Amino acid sequence: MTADGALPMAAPRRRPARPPRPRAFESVCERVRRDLASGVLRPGDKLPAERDLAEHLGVGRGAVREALRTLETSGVLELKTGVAGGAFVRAVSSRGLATSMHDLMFIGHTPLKQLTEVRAQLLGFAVELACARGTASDFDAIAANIDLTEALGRTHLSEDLIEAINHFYDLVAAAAHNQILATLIGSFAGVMHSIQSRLKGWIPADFPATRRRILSHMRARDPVAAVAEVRRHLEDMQTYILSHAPDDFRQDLAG
Amino acid sequence: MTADGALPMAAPRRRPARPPRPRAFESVCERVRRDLASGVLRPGDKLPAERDLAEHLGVGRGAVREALRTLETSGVLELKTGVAGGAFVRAVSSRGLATSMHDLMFIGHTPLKQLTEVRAQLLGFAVELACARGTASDFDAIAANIDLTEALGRTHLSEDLIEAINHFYDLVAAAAHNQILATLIGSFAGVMHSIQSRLKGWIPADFPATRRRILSHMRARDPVAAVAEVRRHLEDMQTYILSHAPDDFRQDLAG
DNA sequence: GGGAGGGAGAACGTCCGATTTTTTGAGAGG
DNA sequence: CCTCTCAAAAAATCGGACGTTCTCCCTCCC
Repeated sequence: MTADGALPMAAPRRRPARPPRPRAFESVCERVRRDLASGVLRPGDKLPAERDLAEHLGVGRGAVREALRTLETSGVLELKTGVAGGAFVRAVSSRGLATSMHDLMFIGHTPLKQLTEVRAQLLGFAVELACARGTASDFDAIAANIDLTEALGRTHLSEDLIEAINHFYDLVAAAAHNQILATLIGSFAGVMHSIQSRLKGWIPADFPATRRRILSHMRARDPVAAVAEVRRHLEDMQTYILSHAPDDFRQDLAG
Repeated sequence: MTADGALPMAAPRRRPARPPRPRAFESVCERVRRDLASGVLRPGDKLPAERDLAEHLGVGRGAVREALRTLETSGVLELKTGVAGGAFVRAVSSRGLATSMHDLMFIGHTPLKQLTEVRAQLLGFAVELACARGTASDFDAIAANIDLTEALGRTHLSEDLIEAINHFYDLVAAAAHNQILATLIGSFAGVMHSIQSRLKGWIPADFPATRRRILSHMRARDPVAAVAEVRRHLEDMQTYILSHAPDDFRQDLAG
């Protein structure tokens, strides 16, 4: 087809093409995604039961199950068991992005430095946008999160604390009012959680203070100062992580 | 949750905990991911056959199939059919990230403006890094891509042309020598491809010229000029897309 | 002796029926 | 009115059977 001029033949299988395999479960996935994109299905809606879906689409239950399972891991659906269970359409989330990011770091053995670089850039951009677009309630939510982090950090070292620490970035991203950016930043949380869980000591005491400075810069609509503070914050965190990681883990993070 | 103090009890089941459900297929997924992260499994390796894996792990074949399927859609594995087929470990790719990004745009109905904002930021950062780290061969590859784009664009309007156009960004990202950044930028390609495929007219003739300017700025190690040019490039592209999209599609892209 | 064609085998892809688990909700009982 | 128990709905899982799609090897013909 693209082989015009020159050689009349000699390139019979340039591209064996992909069409030879429209697998059953893929057609189911595509069908669901189409209905989702076109608005036939909306967040909160419940899909028919497995067996009904299988019969309606003319495929086996196994194919339907594989399709629903992949859509679940992609964060598109939520599968509940029990009498009121079924496949429900989820609101958009960073779930699929998060697992991919996790794989990229821990299966791809990407150095922490590269992650920090990108995080600093995206979070810097987020605070820049937040300086321009953030509302009072956005900033209040961030302030409340910092207070919570400080309170949790005073008493003990819990899972909730780690959650709160990482949720800070989600709130900053929300203040930027850009869903793509928020989802990307949200996808980093799982990676950071995994890293933090493997550290020997935690947590730097000056976290709340630094974050309050960032917040005040945002409230003052001072992007330059806010961005600089965020970048320094992330650099410090990277240094802290590398110095508190077990030897084998540090080696992995260093690349 | 914010209700501390006050009631000493009354919250016996604050969190029924999540452990009650380590689903079979999830344990299989986790097992594979662990072996991958620890280096027991490496790219190119072949996993045991479905049935062997099922017997070895003490689960049914359905569970194994669902696990392998989700790992395939995440881009971790590649499933081949035939006698020499099986589940093979893939090199890290942007596959999983790309589908998530696609869902985020078309299922989440995110405005194109938000995507452009983030793309401009990330690509701007990429050219900035490329100015500092790019090698001669990196830049030569970009130059070759621009030449290819121009050649393809002169003759006809093909799928190959769209591929080449989007591959430009992958090459720029590669020149930045940051895998996280490269994978993120790569994940945008599928979205852009879907958008471009639905446009009525294509393509702006000044593409190659603009890109050559970006390249020369990078070769001159001039980040400021390169970043400015890239941002303008993406802004122009967004304007072009919005003005050449069918009405219903434009409405979707505009949010 | 060498290359082309065909068949066997291995592995995934698909489907089906049965059984187990989980969860909810309603009804019996206190 | 509250609680505990039980039944039903639906997913989760399992195991087997059958089809499909490859690769490899062996044979046959040149």
